[in-house]
Amino acid sequence: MIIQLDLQSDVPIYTQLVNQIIEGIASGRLQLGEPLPSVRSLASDIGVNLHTVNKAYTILKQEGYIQVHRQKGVVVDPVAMPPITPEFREKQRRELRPIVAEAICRGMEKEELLRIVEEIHQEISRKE
Amino acid sequence: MIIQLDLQSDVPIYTQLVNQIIEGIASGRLQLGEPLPSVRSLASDIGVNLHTVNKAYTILKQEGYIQVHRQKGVVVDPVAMPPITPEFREKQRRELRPIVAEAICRGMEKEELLRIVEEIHQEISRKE
Amino acid sequence: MIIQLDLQSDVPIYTQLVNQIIEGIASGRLQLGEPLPSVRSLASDIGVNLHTVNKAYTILKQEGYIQVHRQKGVVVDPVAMPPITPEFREKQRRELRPIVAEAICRGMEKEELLRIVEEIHQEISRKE
Amino acid sequence: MIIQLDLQSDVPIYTQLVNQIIEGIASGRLQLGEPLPSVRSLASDIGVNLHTVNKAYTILKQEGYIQVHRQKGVVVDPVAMPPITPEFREKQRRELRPIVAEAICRGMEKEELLRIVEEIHQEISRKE
DNA sequence: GTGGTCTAGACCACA
DNA sequence: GTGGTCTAGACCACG
Repeated sequence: MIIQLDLQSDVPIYTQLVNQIIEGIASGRLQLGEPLPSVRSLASDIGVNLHTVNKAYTILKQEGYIQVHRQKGVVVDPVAMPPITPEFREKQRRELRPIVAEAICRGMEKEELLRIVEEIHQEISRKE
Repeated sequence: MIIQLDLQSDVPIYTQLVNQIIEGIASGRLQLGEPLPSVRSLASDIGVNLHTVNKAYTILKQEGYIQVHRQKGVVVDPVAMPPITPEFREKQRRELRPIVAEAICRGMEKEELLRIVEEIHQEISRKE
Repeated sequence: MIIQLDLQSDVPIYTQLVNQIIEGIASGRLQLGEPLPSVRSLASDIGVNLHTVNKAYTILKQEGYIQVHRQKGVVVDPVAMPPITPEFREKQRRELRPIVAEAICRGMEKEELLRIVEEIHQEISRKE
Repeated sequence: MIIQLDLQSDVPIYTQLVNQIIEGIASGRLQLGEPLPSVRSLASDIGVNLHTVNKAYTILKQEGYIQVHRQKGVVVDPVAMPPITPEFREKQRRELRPIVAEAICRGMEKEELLRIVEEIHQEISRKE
């Protein structure tokens, strides 16, 4: 799996990593149970520090996306993804809210906004 | 207009301020040309540092939402909101992407996601 | 509040820190809403690295014991402690189980074990 | 005797092994003097590394739970279990302390905690 | 001055 | 060789 980082971005590297791995799972490029590269190898591959990758993995583990298996190393959770909890819905709305507000301000029609969300959804889904 | 801050949030206060003012404009509670409180008074009203309010206003000015006059004070841009530029579209997609990916991972149907976006859109729009 | 670390212990320093702060809260020496020392000052006080303290605070934050307030710094959660969730009960049993088993093996009577737990409970509670 | 391992747990496998064997003795499923499987066979049975089983057995031997004979193989100590030493009491208190503290923090009544310990005690004891 | 992030380098426990 | 822990030192965002 290819990781694309923007080192200039104000989004922390570990967050970019988390997002890309989640997108990898969403797109099906990373299957349930599939092994992920070790902290060290991924770190050297993408040219960041070991601890940065470690932090990303730690977050993914806590949120229930991956497991750290004592024998197989790091793997995508083989059973299932984290469920849609009330906390998740809240977080999702909190994140979407300013995006929607900004779109409204700039005069973007609701239909266009929905179309964009749908487009992104398909972009991610069709990447197999 | 009422500002609701979450001081425990990992979202910086100035960003929360920016978001809430943008939502205020989106909802119509803040009209084009309408005056905003001065840096000093807003800061004391909501109990945050002068710098924090200043930073929020500066960002809003740079993005074209408000104007800062030496004499008239701070007002919502009287003419128009910033347009939908290619840069805006890019930023918007960049922000939406991880949200959509996470929704897919957790098994949220595309229709439900779209419905949520639509709900948020209406929540913001119908506010007075 | 006095922190006692055992640098020779196989228990990680950040875990010892977490435990001692939790005990501080349990004993009432740390009140709800009370401020904790900054990462840096605590680190230099007890002679460990800043990151070690940071990790302890991060865990306490995630578990709901403390809050990182953008203005007041780090404080004990002013509202309440984390509740007794099913996950907590499970974890608690998982931790108690080997301790109880070992006590049985060595011939400790159930009554004595219960008395020891009760003693520890009072030791912690009466420290005000 | 059935061994249940959790390979995702943060508890080392050898520790899980030690705990389960001790619980086996505590429950009476493993009698004094009863033979245990060889390192090799146990390792292949439960699918872990030889070193892991070896480490578990070594610890159990050091603590006085089992004996390792060149010819007879591994057996539960035929004479007696290790006694209640001051060191054991200290270790036990050290382990119980953070568990009790956490229970207090979360508002668990002392009676409930004692009841849980008692329950676990009976769960282990009544197993055959 | 605070916490957050990142890097570099080291040692250890684990399997 | 893996992840886990700890240290040291640095820069930045925030208020």
